[in-house]
Amino acid sequence: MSVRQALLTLLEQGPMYGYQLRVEFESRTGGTWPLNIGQVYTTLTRLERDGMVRGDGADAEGHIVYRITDPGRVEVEQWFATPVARTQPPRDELAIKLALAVTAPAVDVATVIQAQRRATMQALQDYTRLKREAATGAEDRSEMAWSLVLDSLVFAAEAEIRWLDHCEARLRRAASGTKKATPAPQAATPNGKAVTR
Amino acid sequence: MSVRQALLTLLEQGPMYGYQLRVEFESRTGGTWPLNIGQVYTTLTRLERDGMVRGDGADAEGHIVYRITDPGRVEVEQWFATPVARTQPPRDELAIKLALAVTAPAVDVATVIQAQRRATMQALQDYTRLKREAATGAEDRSEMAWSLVLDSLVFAAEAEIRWLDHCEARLRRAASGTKKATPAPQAATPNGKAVTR
DNA sequence: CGACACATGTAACACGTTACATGATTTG
DNA sequence: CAAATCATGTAACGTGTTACATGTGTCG
Repeated sequence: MSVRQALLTLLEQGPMYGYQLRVEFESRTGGTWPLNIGQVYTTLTRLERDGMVRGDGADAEGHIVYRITDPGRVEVEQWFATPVARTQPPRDELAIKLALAVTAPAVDVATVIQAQRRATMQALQDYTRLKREAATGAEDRSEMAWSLVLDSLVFAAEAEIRWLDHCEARLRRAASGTKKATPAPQAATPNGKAVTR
Repeated sequence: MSVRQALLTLLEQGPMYGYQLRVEFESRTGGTWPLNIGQVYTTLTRLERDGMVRGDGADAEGHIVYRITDPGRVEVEQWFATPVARTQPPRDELAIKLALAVTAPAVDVATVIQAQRRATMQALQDYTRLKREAATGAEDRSEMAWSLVLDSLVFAAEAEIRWLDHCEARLRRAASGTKKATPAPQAATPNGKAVTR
């Protein structure tokens, strides 16, 4: 649910046609999130249906140019005025994977963590290399945007590594604690949700 | 694409029926990502179609119990053996929003950043409160999972705040630099992708 | 008895990806 | 001329959400 607003925001800066919207979106995000061209057209169709844009007939070069409408401008304004809610964050595949791994007897959590850390550190290195290559100064606004996106990927990857380390430590502690103090403590189910199996 | 594997992983720990799967999933993730019951049934249908599970007829209580098959076990194994790829990370709404905000003349980026930081810090406080409340010791494996998920939310929120601060600083620097050296520099479009407007 | 949890589904819709079809223009 | 890029779409499918329909069991 962010492609819609992204296209609207681009259209607020001037009328554009579908293909152009994809190019602009990817230039601002450095191709981090490739935008499928098919989705651009279907989204434009929905936006037009909802009265957010108007697709005028062909322009001089024959392109179907879309313009934002007043309701569209309102939606953009509201999008920027509303912070991204963390009340229901998008499902995090890694967190789900580890959460299930610690409860699955057939899975060795330590191995999963190590493999993931290797992959994430590799990604981090790639980002760093990209930053070095793109460090021409970021004069352009579009380059500034792409640079900030890159930084966000770096921050997220670093947090992920920190979390993986943290998980490792907690699991080590829990393992040693279990062996010492609670060989088979018959854990209670305080909230009534029994571990049905 | 993680609900499918999550359900499979739960079924590897024993046969269950639809409703039960949702309860187990939510108990392990502490309700962080509520799992729609409708999706459970449709996913189970697809899993059965793909030969990953078999839905035996009703059990003693009349529940339609699903069992994992050998191909299903293989898929689980592969899921855990494969690190989550960061090559095409899920679209990050906040990063997209800020990337577009810095290129949109009609948007005040500083305001957007401040509003977001307030919201994220609020979420962080909520997480901390939840951690205190749930800090009974995490003896249960399911409580351990939920606790790790909570930590992952905390780490992500902290990274987000750090990134917001970082963006603010970079934008301040860019602004002061612009005012000094480039009052109206008629920015070039080096790659030929003109800022068509 | 009425509300609530348990339990299983279906339908409609939004969003997203992949693949296919089609044609114009540009460039080596 | 062949290949790549530009440009606009459609179809099929997977995934996810919301809402609706339907019935049982339990508990105050």
